[in-house]
Amino acid sequence: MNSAKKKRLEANGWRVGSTAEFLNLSPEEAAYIELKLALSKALQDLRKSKNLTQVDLAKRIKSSQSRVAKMEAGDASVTMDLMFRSMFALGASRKKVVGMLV
Amino acid sequence: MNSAKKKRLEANGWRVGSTAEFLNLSPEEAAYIELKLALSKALQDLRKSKNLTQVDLAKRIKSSQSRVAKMEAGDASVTMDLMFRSMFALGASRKKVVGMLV
DNA sequence: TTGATATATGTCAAATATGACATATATTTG
DNA sequence: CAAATATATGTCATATTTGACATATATCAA
Repeated sequence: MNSAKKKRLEANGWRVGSTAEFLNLSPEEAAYIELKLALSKALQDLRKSKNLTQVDLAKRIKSSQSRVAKMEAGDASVTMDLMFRSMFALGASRKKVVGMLV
Repeated sequence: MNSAKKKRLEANGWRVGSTAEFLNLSPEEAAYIELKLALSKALQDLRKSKNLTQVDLAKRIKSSQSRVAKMEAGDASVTMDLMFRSMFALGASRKKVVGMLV
């Protein structure tokens, strides 16, 4: 894992043991975090492809702009459930959503 | 949606409006719930393919047998995060996991 | 630049998920 | 069959996630 990715994860509030242990992410922890980051990227791409603002999306899912921003930033405080719901709210099919995670 | 699926969802504690509205699931609600159910099934298949008990899996993820049972039952009280983490803890790759959801 | 619009970041009370536990019910094994 | 093992179901105190809000920082057009 390069230092840019490390910084990105730390900045997003991920706490996977101490910073000292950071480079020793177990494979399963790493796979989970990376899938979540892929999901956040997919959500942002999808929203932009629909030419919607974060406020627009927030309204559709009855949430707030700040939470949408956190989803797209891959913040540790948001669940994948909310991200998947958001993508479906943007009209994506399951095939489309899953396809964006491969 | 057939009556068997309706019963299955209700039994799992899903509350998507009243029972009366049940057949009027919005497409995005339906897509989310069905993806989650697919995930619960995938997790169970994966665990069984490794010949592990729910207790075995619970230990690996530092959870409890009852929570594993709920995950596999597609209970509304468990997050997809925990399910994905579980699958990775079972040694599945991202490609494998995502592939089971197509 | 300035103003308008979009996104990011931090905080909090309320809502929801969590592991743990007890215990019920299947399922398997002898 | 009975005992052993596995899974299901319900509850609870604690932990985490939530929408909402304030406010900071971009981004862009006039």
